[in-house]
Amino acid sequence: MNASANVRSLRAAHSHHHLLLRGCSTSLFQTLPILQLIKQCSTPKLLESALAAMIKISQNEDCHLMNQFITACTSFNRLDLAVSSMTQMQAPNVFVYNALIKGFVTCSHPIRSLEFYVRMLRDSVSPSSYTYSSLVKASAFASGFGESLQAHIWKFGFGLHVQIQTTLIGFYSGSGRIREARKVFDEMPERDDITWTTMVSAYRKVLDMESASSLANLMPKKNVATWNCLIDGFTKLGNLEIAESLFNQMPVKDIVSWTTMINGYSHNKRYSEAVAVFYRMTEEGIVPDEVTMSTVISACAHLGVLEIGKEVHMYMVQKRFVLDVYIGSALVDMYSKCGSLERALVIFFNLPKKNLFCWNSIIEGLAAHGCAQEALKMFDKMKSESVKPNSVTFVSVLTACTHAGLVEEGRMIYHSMIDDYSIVSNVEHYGCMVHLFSKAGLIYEALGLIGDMEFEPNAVIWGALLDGCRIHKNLEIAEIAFNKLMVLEPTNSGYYFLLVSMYAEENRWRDVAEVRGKMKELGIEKICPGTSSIRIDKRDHMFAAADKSHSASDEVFLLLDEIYEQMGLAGYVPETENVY
DNA sequence: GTAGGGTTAG
Repeated sequence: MNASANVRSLRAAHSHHHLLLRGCSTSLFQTLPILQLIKQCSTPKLLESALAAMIKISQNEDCHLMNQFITACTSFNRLDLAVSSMTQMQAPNVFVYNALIKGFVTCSHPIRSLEFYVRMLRDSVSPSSYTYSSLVKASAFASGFGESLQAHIWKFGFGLHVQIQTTLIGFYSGSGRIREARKVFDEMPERDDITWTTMVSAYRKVLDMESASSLANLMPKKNVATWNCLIDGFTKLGNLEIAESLFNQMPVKDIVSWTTMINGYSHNKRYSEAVAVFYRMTEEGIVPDEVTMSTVISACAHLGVLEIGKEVHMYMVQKRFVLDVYIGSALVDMYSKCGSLERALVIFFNLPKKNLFCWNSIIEGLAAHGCAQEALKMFDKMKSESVKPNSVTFVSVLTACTHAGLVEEGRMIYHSMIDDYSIVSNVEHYGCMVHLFSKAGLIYEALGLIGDMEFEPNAVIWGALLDGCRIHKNLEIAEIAFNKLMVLEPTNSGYYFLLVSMYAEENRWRDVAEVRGKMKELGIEKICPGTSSIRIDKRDHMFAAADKSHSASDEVFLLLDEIYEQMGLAGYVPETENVY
C-alpha cells in the first residue's frame, strides 16, 4: 500500500468535508459587518456587544463568525465567553473546535483543550491537521498524553503528515525526550527541511552537538537554519573555534547567522569580539534588525565602555530602529552599566512600552548607582502600573535597601515578596537580607535568617555576615562566619585579612600570628588586586591597585595625591582600620 | 500553522 497516496486520499476526504460545512448558510454580504465588528474589538466589553449583535441577527450558528469570535476571545483571555456561546451552537464544525482548542492552549489551559477535543470526537466532527498542531503543544502539560495523542494522530490519518510529525518531534525534544523524538523522525517516510532542522535543534537543546553534526551531515543540502542551529549549539558548548569555522564555511549567511555569532561571543564573555562582529557585518552591507541590536547593546553593557555604547545607540537612532522592550531594556542597562544613569533614565521614560525587563533594568540601575529612594519609588511605580515584579526585581530592591540601611523597609519588602508574590527566597535574596541585617548591627537576626535557610549557605552569605561583624566589631560571630568561609573559599585572602585586622584591633596578637601562619601554610599571602580598565582613543588602559606598570603611572599617582588632598580638605577621612 | 537569532539577574 502506497503510504503517501493514502495520505493524499485522506486529505481529499477532509477537504470534501470542508465543502459540506455545517451551519454556514448566511451570505458573506450579511456576515461582513459583524465580522469587522469582531475583528475591531479592542476591549473585552466590545467583545460582549459583538456577541450580542451576533445573537440578535441570529447568526450565532454561523461557524465562520464563531471561529473569528473565539479567536478574539482568546486574545482577551475571555474563553468563558467563547465556551458559553459555542456550547449553545447546534452544530459547531471543525473550525470552531480548532479555534477553541487553540484558544485553551494559548491561554495556558491545556487540559481544557483536551476536554473539547473529546467533545469534538463525541460529536463526530473529524479533527484536522490544525487540531493536532494545537493538541501536541497541550500534551506537554499532561504526562502520558503525548503517547495516546500519537495513537489518535495515526487513527485519524495524520500518521504521515509531515507538519504534524515535525511538531511531534518538537514536542518530544521540548520535554527532553530525544530518543522518542528520533524515533518519530526515523519512522517518517517523508521529511522536509523543517523536519531535519527540528531534529538537529533537538540535539542542540541538550548540547549533544556530536549527534547534531552527524545528523546535519546526512542532509542532502543543509539549509541556513540548520547551519545556524549548529553554530548556536557550539557556542553554547563554549567551542567558538568550531562555531567560527562553520560560520566561515557556510555558503549563505543570513541575519540570524550573524546574530547567532554575536550572541555566541557574548555568551563566552568575549564582548569586544561580539561588537567587532557587529561592525564587520555592517561593513559587509548587511542590515541588522532589532534582534541583532539588542544582543549588541547587551555586549556593550558588559564592556562598560560608554563611547562604544553611545556609538551603537547613535547608529540605531540614525537607522530609525523601533524601541521595543528588548532594545529598550538593553539600552537602559547599557547606559547605567556604562555610568550614565541620566541617559538610562531618559531612555526609560521614552519607552513606548515597558515590560518586566525594562523595569528591572532601571531599578537595578538606580540601586547600583546608590539611588535607593529612587529605586524604591520606581518599584512602587512599577507595581502601580500593574507589572508584576519577579525574583530579579527583588534582588535589586533589597540591594537598594541594604545600601541605604533601610532595615524596616527591606524587611517589609522581603515578606511581601514571599507572601504577596509567592516568590521563593533564593540565595541572592538571603544574601541581601543577611547583608541588610548585619550591616545594621542586627547580627543575631542575620544569623537566625541563615538558620532558616533550607539549603547550605554559600560564601556570599557568610561573607555578608562577616562584613557586618567587621563593622560592628562582633568577633565571636566573625569567627563562626570565618570558619565556614575557610571551608567554602579557603584561598580567598580577603577573609583572612579581615579576621587578622579584627584580632589586631583587640590586641589578640597570638590569634593574629595563628591566622598568618595558616595563610603561609596554604600559600595565600598575596592579595589579588582588583583591576580596572578604561578606553582612551580606542586603546584600553589597565590599572590595578598599587600598580605602577602603566607608562603614565607617575602622572596618575601625582593626580591621585592631589585628589586625596582635595578630599581631605572636603573633610573626607578614609577608613583604614582594616588595611593591614 | 510546523525550523534557526533577542533584553535584566545568575
